[in-house]
Parts: sequence; structure tokens; C-alpha cells
Amino acid sequence: MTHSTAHDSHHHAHDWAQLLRGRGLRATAQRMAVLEFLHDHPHSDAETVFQAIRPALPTVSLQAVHLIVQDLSGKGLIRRISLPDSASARYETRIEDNHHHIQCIHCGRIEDVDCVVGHAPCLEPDDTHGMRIIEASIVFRGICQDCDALINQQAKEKP
Amino acid sequence: MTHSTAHDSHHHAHDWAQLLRGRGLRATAQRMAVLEFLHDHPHSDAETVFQAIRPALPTVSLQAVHLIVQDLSGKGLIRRISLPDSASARYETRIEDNHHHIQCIHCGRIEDVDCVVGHAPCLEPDDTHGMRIIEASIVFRGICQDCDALINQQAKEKP
DNA sequence: TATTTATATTGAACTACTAAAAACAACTGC
DNA sequence: GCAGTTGTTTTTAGTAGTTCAATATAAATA
Repeated sequence: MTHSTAHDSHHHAHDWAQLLRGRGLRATAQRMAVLEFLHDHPHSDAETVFQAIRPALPTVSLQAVHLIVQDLSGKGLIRRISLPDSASARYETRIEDNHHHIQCIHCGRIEDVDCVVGHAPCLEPDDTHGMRIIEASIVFRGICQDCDALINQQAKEKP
Repeated sequence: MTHSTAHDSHHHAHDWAQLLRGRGLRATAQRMAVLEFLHDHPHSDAETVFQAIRPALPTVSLQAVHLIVQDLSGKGLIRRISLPDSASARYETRIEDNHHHIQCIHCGRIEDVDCVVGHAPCLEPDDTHGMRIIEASIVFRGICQDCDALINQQAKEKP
């Protein structure tokens, strides 16, 4: 019988330490801080994570963050996302499902795309060239409403 | 009535010069060399293109290649591909159709994926978060037969 | 608690790409 | 065909993101 507070069940308190040890990784403060931040702020890049966790861990280095996200990706605890319109790699803790992403080519804003209409077919190319498919990475490139309005406005101003 | 030799029809000789001028770009030797090479070697990165065309154009610089692929992408003559398992951007001349790619996560080999079973749905996420979709970039990550065999063999050698 | 060993830190280096100014070459009109 | 204009390329530097190597540190184990 497990005790779980209302806060826990709502927040789904993650035992990052146990998760790390389960994959044969040591539960360090840096790794847990990275996991915690990525859980609350998906699609963050290494620099953003670094800046965010620095106040709590003043000695942390950007290189350490790079090393951590690499290790965690390798062990499947987080997922690395490389988007056409972002120079740096992004990371997220949501790895259980096969979800995809949509990014505004103007402002770079990124959102999750939970599923694709007709979903399954997207994971089955008709000719795999003899390859065993591990995952399908689908990135939708678009323009968000804000940027669209902004562009239309700019077009009016100087014709 | 057009004259076309057997060689032409087979090789589908491209008039890169005319294609460039049609988009308001000057037909320079560098640009034509880049187009020609990318046509024969799709999914090449800037460095590869640079090395390939250098023998014919000894004064060409890597920076020029970067600039050229950027210009050509901007004018829609080539397409830029960014793959999760490749650090550098790749380029291809095949832009008419909406085809996708499959890459081996082990050796990095890239192949075209002409179509997806059930095709159309992949271009329609169920929630666009208010964004206007411009394109869907689908990359299949997998392991090719050669690498799969290699990995299995290595696993046997040291258990 | 002491020891072992993984992990973090530090500092440097590397790769892909971009920027700015000068040299050059493609298109225009003569 | 030749000269002028302007778009391109070259050259030189620089930047961002990431990785590497050696040392220092801290987590797990006994």
C-alpha cells in the first residue's frame, strides 16, 4: 500500500534518483536537476538548462549539462530532438509515447503534436531499404498565429 | 521540336544555367558544380560538396559552398535536410515531391523514402496549436542490415 | 568510514556555419 | 566583342554548439 499525497498524485512526483539507479547511473544532484527542469520545461536546449539549474547548483558547468543530456539520452531517460529551425539540440523527458513536434519557422516556438490523424501509417514507410525502423521523427514546420499576424502587418506597412 | 540525344534522355541533362537564371540568380561555375554534384549525390553536406567540386574549381572555398547552398535553398532549387543523427545539414535537388528520409543511426547512411503508407495523414497533425503548416519533415531512424549484422556479430564476440 | 570508481569541473579544442570587406566575374547595354 | 554595373566569390575572422582530456570530487560499495 503506497501513501501518496494529493500534491504527489497531481504533480506525479518523480523519483529521479531511483530512475537513474535503475539504469545503472548514479543519482547526482546535477542529473536530478536536469531531469527535473526538463520535465517542467520540455524542448529546452543545453544552455537553457544550464542557466536554469545554476542558481541551485552554482558550480555546475555547461559542459556537465552537455555530458548529462548525452548520458541520459543514451540510457533512454530523455530524448534528444533536433529541429530544422533550431541550431541547438532540444531535450525532453516525455519518451514513452511516440509524439512529434511542430515548430514555427519564424519565432522558433515548439509545441508537442500528440498524434497524427490516422497515426500508425506514419511509422511505416513503404520501402525501408532493408533497415529496421527504430523511430519516426516527424517535425511539422509552420507559422504560428502571432507571427502570421506580424508578417501580414509588416507586409501592409511597406508595400 | 526539340533535339535530344540518347545520352541526354538517359542522363536527363539539366540546364542548370537556365534554371538559375529563371530564379534571378547568375549562372556561375560554382553554383552549377554544386547543383550537378548534389543531383548525382543527394544528401551531401557542405564539406562533401566542397571536396568534390574542388578538383574542377581549385579556387572554390568552403564558405562559398555554404553561401551557395543557402542561396539555392532560399530560391527553392535545392532542399536542406537536417537529420537527428547528422551534425551537419544535408542537401538534395529532389524537391518536387514530398518525400522523406530514413537514416541508419549506426553508420549514418541515408536513403529516400518515396511515400508513406496511407501518405496524406502524416501531413495533418490533429492539433496544429494554431499554426499554419508549411511542411512536414519526416525522418525515420533505423538500423541498416549491414550494421545490424555487425552489431550482432560484436555481441557474440564479447559476452 | 574508507575505498573504489563513476561523474563533474576546468580549460582547451573542434566543427559547422556566418559575417564583412575586398577581389572577381556574369549579365547588361553599347 | 567590349566596358560598366552589380551580383558572387574569395579571404579573413569570428561565433555558437558541442566535444575532449586531465584533474578534482562525490556517490555507491564494502
